[in-house]
Amino acid sequence: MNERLAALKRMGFKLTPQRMAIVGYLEGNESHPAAGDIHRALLPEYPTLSLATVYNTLETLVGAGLLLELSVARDRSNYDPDVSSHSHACCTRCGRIFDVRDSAQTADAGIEGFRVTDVRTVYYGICGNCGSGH
Amino acid sequence: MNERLAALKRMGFKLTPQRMAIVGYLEGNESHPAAGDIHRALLPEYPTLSLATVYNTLETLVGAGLLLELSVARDRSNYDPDVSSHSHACCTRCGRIFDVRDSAQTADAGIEGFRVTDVRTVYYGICGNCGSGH
DNA sequence: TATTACTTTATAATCGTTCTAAATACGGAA
DNA sequence: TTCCGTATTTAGAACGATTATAAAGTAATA
Ligand SMILES: [Mn+2]
Ligand SMILES: [Mn+2]
Ligand SMILES: [Zn+2]
Ligand SMILES: [Zn+2]
Repeated sequence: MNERLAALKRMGFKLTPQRMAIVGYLEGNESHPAAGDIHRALLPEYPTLSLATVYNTLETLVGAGLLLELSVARDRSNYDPDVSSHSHACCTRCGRIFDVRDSAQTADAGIEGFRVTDVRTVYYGICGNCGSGH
Repeated sequence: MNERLAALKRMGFKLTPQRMAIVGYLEGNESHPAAGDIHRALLPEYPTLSLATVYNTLETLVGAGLLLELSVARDRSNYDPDVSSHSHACCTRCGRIFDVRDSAQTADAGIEGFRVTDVRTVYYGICGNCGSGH
């Protein structure tokens, strides 16, 4: 069984078809989809899948530490099944989000009276597809 | 005259009372306010100030390079009149955003086929106010 | 198979942001 | 100083993402 599903089951969550579909869609997905992307992708096979269920499942997964929520785009959250430490590059023209495996700065930057739990770095710029003709 | 206002004038923008008020409010402001914060703060003195005008002015200032738009919070943009290179720490409990003067990583991380124009790092965690009793 | 708490669903509500079109007023020209 | 053209402001509607609601459905246990 899928690792993430097993973890959900272990935590007492029910394994519904909707959750299995969403987790299956996320498995190995490197596109950093938004909630709407996931819903749109699964709708053909699950015509009654509610957008609320997508949001609920994503919230459950994030809460369980099985999924990362990214604040890279100004207007929506993107989700990342790769919970290992890495950064992202976001193309300001097409909006695509790419993985960047840099020397993860786990250093807490020594901020006075602030307990760092997470460091997020985003590189904004123009991706190969968008910058070719310029 | 205010440096930012002078720059706006130089670029051919009209110096309206609304723009002067908004620029004045931002001057030296280290709280990283959102559009709604700015509108709320100025409304008592400018009762007819439209939220649309706040958004329009912020867009103008960002476009002119006189203001930074931050994607730190999940659900809103925050604005920073300090356009010098620095990072931010965001308290996940109270939402406050603090400046972090770290060794600015202008390194473009050498991402294959990606032209980096901006690097943004955010430290998420618990601030002094929120973490005292724990 | 019966039970029940958890889950899903459709829908409405909320919230930040953007759009629209009419009214206003800045700032250069006369 | 007044006039004018156009940039700007305004109120309100529209929009898109997300969250809340309450009724209906179902996974998991005994
Ligand atoms: Mn990633
Ligand atoms: Mn700052
Ligand atoms: Zn691109
Ligand atoms: Zn705090």
